[in-house]
Amino acid sequence: MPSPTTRAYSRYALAAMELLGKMIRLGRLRRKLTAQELAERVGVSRSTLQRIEKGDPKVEFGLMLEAAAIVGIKLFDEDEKGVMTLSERADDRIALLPKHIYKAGTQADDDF
Amino acid sequence: MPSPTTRAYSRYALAAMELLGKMIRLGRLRRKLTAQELAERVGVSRSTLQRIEKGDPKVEFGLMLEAAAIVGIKLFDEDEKGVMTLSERADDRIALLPKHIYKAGTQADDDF
DNA sequence: TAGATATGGATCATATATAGATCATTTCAT
DNA sequence: ATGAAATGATCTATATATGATCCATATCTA
Repeated sequence: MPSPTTRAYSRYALAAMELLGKMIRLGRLRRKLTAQELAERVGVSRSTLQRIEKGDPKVEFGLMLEAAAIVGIKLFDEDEKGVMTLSERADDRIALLPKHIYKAGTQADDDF
Repeated sequence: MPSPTTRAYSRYALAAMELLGKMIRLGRLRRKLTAQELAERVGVSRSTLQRIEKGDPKVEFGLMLEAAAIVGIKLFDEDEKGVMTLSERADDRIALLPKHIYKAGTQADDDF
């Protein structure tokens, strides 16, 4: 659809986004950083940082994580090495599964 | 700068983004969902889902979380209620800190 | 082994996020 | 108290993500 995309986000996703925004703001205040200062470190404008701290679903994924990282928030509760280890493990698990999903004869796509 | 924004992401942020992408793909395969199918559920095109599973920093934050939620990945290891509780706690903590950060006389912005 | 299906990658038009600016309000230091 | 500084909110132009499409390759089923 080339029409004005109105997105629907689940409540869970919205809550999680809002939480991460708040955590970023909290981290900024604890580090005594001005909105302007953090924005500069992240490499965005102050207005974008405002959206980040609000948990706006439409901000770049990378900007959220970058801002979070700068104020010391670690997704997955892991440091860089830990994240890379998890990444490798994910690769291993993916390798064990079929590369393609076939729905030829199947009509229902169960969640089980 | 109105010039073509070349962004710089920290290695940690990049690793975390890639990991989340892989987790989403893993979740999709486990649930035996076609890329097309998951894309439809998320409400995006297949090409965008490809970016999501690659952990492309430039995809919408909301799309990453929505896709993750659909395949059963819970950020913060919390359900919706847990996330909202954490959100309230974040509010409380923010309320305890000064609302503005002042850098009047200060020249250095320490991280301690 | 075939044939069908899923996936990877690339391109282009278009809807949209972002930067930048402005103004009002709040909050802190002195 | 008063002023200076930070923040909240809103608007516009522009850079850019997304949807759609196409083609090539990989991979599963029968």
